[in-house]
Formats: sequence, structure tokens, C-alpha cells
Amino acid sequence: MMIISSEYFNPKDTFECGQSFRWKPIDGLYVGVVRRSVLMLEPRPDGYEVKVLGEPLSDDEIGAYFDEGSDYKSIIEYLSMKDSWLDKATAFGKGIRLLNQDPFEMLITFIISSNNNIPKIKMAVEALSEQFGDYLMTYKGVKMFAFPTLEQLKACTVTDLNVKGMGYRARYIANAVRQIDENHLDLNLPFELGYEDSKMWLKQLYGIGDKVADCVLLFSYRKKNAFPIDTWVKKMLRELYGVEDRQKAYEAFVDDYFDHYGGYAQQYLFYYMRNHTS
DNA sequence: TTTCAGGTGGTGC
DNA sequence: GCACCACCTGAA
Repeated sequence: MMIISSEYFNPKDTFECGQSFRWKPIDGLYVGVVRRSVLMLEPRPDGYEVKVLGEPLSDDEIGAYFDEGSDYKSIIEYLSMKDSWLDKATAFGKGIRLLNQDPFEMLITFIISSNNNIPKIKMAVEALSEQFGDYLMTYKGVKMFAFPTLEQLKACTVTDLNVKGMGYRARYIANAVRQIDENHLDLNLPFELGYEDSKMWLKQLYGIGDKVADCVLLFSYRKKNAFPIDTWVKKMLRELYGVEDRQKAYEAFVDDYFDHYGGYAQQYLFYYMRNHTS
């Protein structure tokens, strides 16, 4: 039996902070698809029990997915002492875990996220899975599907991929998938490369720029220093840290101020900003 | 009806 | 290099 301690974890913070679009509350409990398994989180006195409803998934794999290997106590202690905003943000988002998700799924998901909003991203990811991914099981009347594989998306035309909420990003996905396929790109390579090299490697794909690359690096390749800079992060950097409104200024500040825990800092601050502004 | 949304690629300088 | 701008489309 796998239990995630609730001292530094809660499902809402983790699944609603914008890193994952595949978990949803069903009858009050979060249910989500991880690889080809359906997981459900049941509250226990001191944590959450991870129940595997579909295909088996080992405790090691579940632990890796929930980033059990990271010491959140140390991370939060370190960040909270840096300044008062990080102190507030880490207190507010104390239950966030930086999930280690599937690279291909993150790559496609964050291509969809470009110039898009969260409800539409969810819609498109959901529709892609329903239409092209494998059916896994039905839980309380809700059908669950695996995220499509490279092989499954390879078979799609741009028109096929233009599902609800997708728009012009269908072309981005078709191109990226073709590039990966035709050039036999190894999606495991960035695990072996450092941050800068893996970022350049990802950016060779159509539809992947700086922001999307950083999301993929942070949410699947375990590059915890990656610091995705989007419109909310820019707003945060201007308002909380007085950073000038220029791309280079944002990048320079982030590189200088947030070091190896940059990715964690970004998630806490992002989640804090999203929930404290009108 | 218009505006906006967790950017990117293309173009012009 | 760097600054613009078009771009699908659902929702308010």
C-alpha cells in the first residue's frame, strides 16, 4: 500500500497549479491517468493512499511520479528564508509536488498550452486522449483514456488533430510528431543531458519555444532549475520583484536570483499569484 | 461584438 | 539579435 504523507502534499495544490491536466475530482476524490494506469487518492489520517484502479503500477513508479525523492522540508525552508514573498507563497502552496510526468505527454500538452487558456487546454488534452488514446476503464461512469502515443498521433492528419480547443496548434503537433518520427529522435536523451543542452534539443521541435521547453524540462525531465516564464510569471516578477518589462530582464533576474531550486520557486510563486490577483 | 488567453514562428530591421 | 504581429477558438 502506497501512502503519500500529507505534510508536504495535497491533491488540490498539486493538480491545480498548472502542471498537469489529467486529474479530476470525481465524487470528491481526485482520479487521474498516469501512463496506462488509473490512480485514485483516498484521504487517510496522515496522508493519501494511492489506489491503482487500472493496470498495475509499482510503488517505485508511483513514488517517482509524486517526486517522493525530493526533500520538500528543506526546499521550503530554503526558499521561505529568501524573501517574504517566497515565504508567503511556500506557505500557501505547501501541498504542491512537482510531478515527474511522461515526456511525450508533456511535450504535446504544453505545445497545446501556447497562447491558450486552462479550460481550453484541458478540453484539447481530454479530446486528444478520447479520440486517439487507448481506452483504459470506466470509473463511476467516467471513461478514462491513456494519453496517445507517438505511434497513435503519427497516424493523424492536421485535420484529425484539430479537436475542440486545439485550433492552429494542430499544425504544431503534427509537425513536432513528424520531426520526432522521421529523425528517430530519442525522447529519453534529455534525461542524460544538462539543462542548457536539453533545452536546445527540445527547441528544435516545431511549436516549442523557451517557455514550453522549460515546462517540459521541469515537469518531465526533472530539470528542477528550469523556470518557465509566462505572462503570469512576468506579472509576478514585475509586481513582486520590480523587474523591468523586457524579456532579457526577466531571464537575467531569474538566472541570478533563483538558483537550483528555481523550478520549485516558480511553481509556488505562480500558484500564489494565480490565486491572489483579480 | 469584442476581447482575452500560461507563446511561437515568421518577418523586417 | 530583437521587436513586432498573425494566429484557432471558446467563453465572458
